[in-house]
Amino acid sequence: MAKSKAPAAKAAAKDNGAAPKAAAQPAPNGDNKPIRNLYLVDGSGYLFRAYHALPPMNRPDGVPINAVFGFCRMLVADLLDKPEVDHIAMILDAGEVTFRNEIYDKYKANRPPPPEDLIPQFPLIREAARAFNVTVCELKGYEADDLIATYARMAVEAGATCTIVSSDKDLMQLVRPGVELMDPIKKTKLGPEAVMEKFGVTPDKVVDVQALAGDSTDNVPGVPGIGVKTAAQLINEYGDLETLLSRAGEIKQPKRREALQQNAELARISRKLVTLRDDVPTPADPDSFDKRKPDPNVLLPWLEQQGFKSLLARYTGELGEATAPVAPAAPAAKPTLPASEPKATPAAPRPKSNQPFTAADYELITDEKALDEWIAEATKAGTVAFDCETDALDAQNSGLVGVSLALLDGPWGNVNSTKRRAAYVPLGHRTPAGEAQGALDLTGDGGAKDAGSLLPGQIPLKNAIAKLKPLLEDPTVLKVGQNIKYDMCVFRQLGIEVSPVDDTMLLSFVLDAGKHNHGMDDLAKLYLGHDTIKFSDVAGSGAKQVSFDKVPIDKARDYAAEDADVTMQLWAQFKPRLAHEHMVGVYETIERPLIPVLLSMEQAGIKVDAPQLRKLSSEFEKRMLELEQELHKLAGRPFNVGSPKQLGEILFDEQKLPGGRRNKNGSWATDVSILEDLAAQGHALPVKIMEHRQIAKLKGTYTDALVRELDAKTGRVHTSYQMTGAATGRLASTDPNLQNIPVRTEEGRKIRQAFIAEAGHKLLSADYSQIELRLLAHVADIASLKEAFARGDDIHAITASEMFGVPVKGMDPLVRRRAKAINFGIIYGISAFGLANQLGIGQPEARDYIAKYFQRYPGIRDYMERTKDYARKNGFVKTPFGRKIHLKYINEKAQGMRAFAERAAINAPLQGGAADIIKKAMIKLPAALTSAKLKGRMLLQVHDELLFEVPDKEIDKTKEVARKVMEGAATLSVPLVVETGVGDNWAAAH
DNA sequence: TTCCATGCTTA
DNA sequence: GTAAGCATGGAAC
Repeated sequence: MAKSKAPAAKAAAKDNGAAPKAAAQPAPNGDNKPIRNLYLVDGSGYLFRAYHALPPMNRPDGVPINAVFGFCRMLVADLLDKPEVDHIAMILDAGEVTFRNEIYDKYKANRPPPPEDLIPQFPLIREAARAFNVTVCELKGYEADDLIATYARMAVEAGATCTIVSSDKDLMQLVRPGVELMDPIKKTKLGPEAVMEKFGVTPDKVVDVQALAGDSTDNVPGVPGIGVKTAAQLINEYGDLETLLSRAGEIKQPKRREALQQNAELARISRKLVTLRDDVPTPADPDSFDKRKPDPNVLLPWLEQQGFKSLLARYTGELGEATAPVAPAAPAAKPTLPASEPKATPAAPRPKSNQPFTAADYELITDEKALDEWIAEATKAGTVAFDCETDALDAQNSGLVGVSLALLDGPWGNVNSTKRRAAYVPLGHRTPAGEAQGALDLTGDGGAKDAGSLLPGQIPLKNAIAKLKPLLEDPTVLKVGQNIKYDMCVFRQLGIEVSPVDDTMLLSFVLDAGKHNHGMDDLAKLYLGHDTIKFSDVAGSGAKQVSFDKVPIDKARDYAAEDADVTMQLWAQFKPRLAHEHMVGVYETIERPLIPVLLSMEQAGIKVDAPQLRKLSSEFEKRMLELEQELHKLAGRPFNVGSPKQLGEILFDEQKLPGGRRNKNGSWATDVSILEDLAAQGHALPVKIMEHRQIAKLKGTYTDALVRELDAKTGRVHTSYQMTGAATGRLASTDPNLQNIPVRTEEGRKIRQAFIAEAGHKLLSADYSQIELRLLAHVADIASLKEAFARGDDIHAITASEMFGVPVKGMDPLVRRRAKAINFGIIYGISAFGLANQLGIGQPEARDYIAKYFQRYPGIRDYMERTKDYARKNGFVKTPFGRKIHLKYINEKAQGMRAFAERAAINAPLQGGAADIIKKAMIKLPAALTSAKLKGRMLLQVHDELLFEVPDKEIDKTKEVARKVMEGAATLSVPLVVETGVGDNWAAAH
């Protein structure tokens, strides 16, 4: 089996972070700077947007001006002031009638007229562009969108990026690597993921969806009865519109099938209407769109006429007074380009690089000479993407089957001018089990991992490793991987320490946490518009699945080389964004250095007392059988005790117990809160069910699973940490999850007792005390809480005392408990509903408590409001250490979704900040222990706790080092406090 | 065989 | 009320 193409992100410039290539079309006069980033402003689209977003405003002479003002403000702040904007133009519609009216005369026929006070602003936006010396383009017979499409294509072909300043959904079809939309009001960049959200398909399929769904505002007919959702589903299923129409007969739903069959032609016409032309004659070369300084003689009088005082003051300071009186609307240095008689620029043929992923181009390296040449190229290039294929999912325990490599933009020049190369080095491919030996597989294990014999045409593993080692360890060559922790693990076992590295999965995570997942398949789809070959396509699925060493070499080449190829291309998109989006610090000081630390922890594993777990398991089993008998008796008939559905039917349909509540799909809910209510009424059955569930959980999820996960080689359990699993920056632990080992109940703690220290060692647990509340006190800057933490007081008691005006001394435990629940509630983005649930009180009472809390701590309410505002405006929140967490639904229309996003926004800086702190500590700890000459090692992380395995004699010293490093991991306006415990097992240490 | 809902464990 | 992973049953395929 190969590694999973692990988790999820967005895109821009190509090549390895260096400047993009110069424009393809030489400028007419040859003295313009090359285009790097072309910004195209959709003028009328913007005007509409600004008109509705801004309150009415008037010029001194009474002319309405709000949309123009919005335009100017945006133009200056988001485009003219931004150094990355080097070329810019505003595109306008030239007239009402376009070629689309020839296709369909009713096109845009029922557009309502624009609002009255917007009409006079249309000419003013032209004036504004001229005043700021921004080129205006328009073309008779075509829409602005067609010009935008054409210029976007030209920009990409010239190796530049193009940002379309518009949020018009019709332009979403243009999104691709190098082309993105920017919402001029929200200031958010809209990439492929936004398109996916809006249309449910990748940008290249938007027109197919629009053709089916139609558009009432533009009077695009579409197919009746089909909306965007259905259209997306159909297109995703059939691939494209034509295929769908030709196979419409296969559709099961009769209504849908008939609609498609009867309206096929309408759909085709619709597609023509919505497809933007990217080959229209261009009125000007994009090179002439270079950003220029405004002419003070034009700009200043115009600003004065509009009454834009702050802009006037600013530009007077910058450009000096106007030197000559000029009529306000005089043409600027570069006049608007004529709309008539455009010079014809036929569309250039698409370069080969726009047709990526032709597997035929991937090379297969079968001899050592070819491998030497590749390694030399990679060394010269300085950046290489690589990927391991192995015979098992578990990196700890798998054999290397092959390595793929990819390069970008190297000096070779022999591969179809694509400037991309990828190759696969097969090393351990074998014949299917037994075939060569003529033996039968009688082991009954499906042939997993049985030997087979090595196929010919492969470099001996040892030789390949010897050749790859210098490259992978070369400090001057950057190795790029997707989820590179996996590959580093594989190579570490072969004696190679891969360094230095970049990880596209982590890059995606620091850039776009919260927007989407960061697995390779998702990223390839999102950023490259490409469906990667699935593992199941080459290795089969289900019982027939084979491990990767049994995959034929040619199939393996296509699959594996693609992984490296995609990784390289993703890296080229992500890496330049890092600095641009201010994420270098988080990536380079928190995430990337954590990789080797986690790898060591995973490799260390933790010892478990397997006999003890087995004993527990059989005890649990015995008790479960007893309970089942009793339950069947109580129910009056046998039933599956583990089935919530059957249980619900017995409780509420047959026994007609009161207090039944239904789940959203109509079945009876049977969770603990329901069962507890019933138990409180004196019913026996629910009590037994609760006990059964607890034991079943412990047995199924813990005792049995942990024994199963025992590594035969080490006798220990090795978890896998997922660095991109939680958007807040927390780690996630899988296979097995060691971050949710029971601790609350006595029975549960028996599981924890089975986690033990090696002979001659103890387990040391060190956990941060109240770290999220401390962060809250810090970020919200609450003096009394900060003082309480500085004094080392009981924070929940202090909260209770300040809220209810009772002394801490002799406090009723119930009062403290309420304050504690509120403190936690605050961290989770409190609601009366949630607090009421937690405390078992009514919502009005809970509301009361919250009001009281905010009355005492108005600063916390301010912080919460500030955070929500910030999230609404930016689409993300930040931890105190700069980590961004995006909130997809923060501006969602639906109240429930939005409220959820708001609570997440409040929680994320605290939870994420705590994650940052413990990560910083973890990065420092290995070196701190080594330099103190201590042999203890870090085994596990559980969000605010670190667990170490320490030689008996080093306990005290290790405790102090751990405490010091953890408490010093960050300097806040409150102290960080770490509590420690030591024991032979985890329950005793915790 | 694959996917979803339910329920339960942790910080 | 935040953030996760996993087992199970049962429907969908």
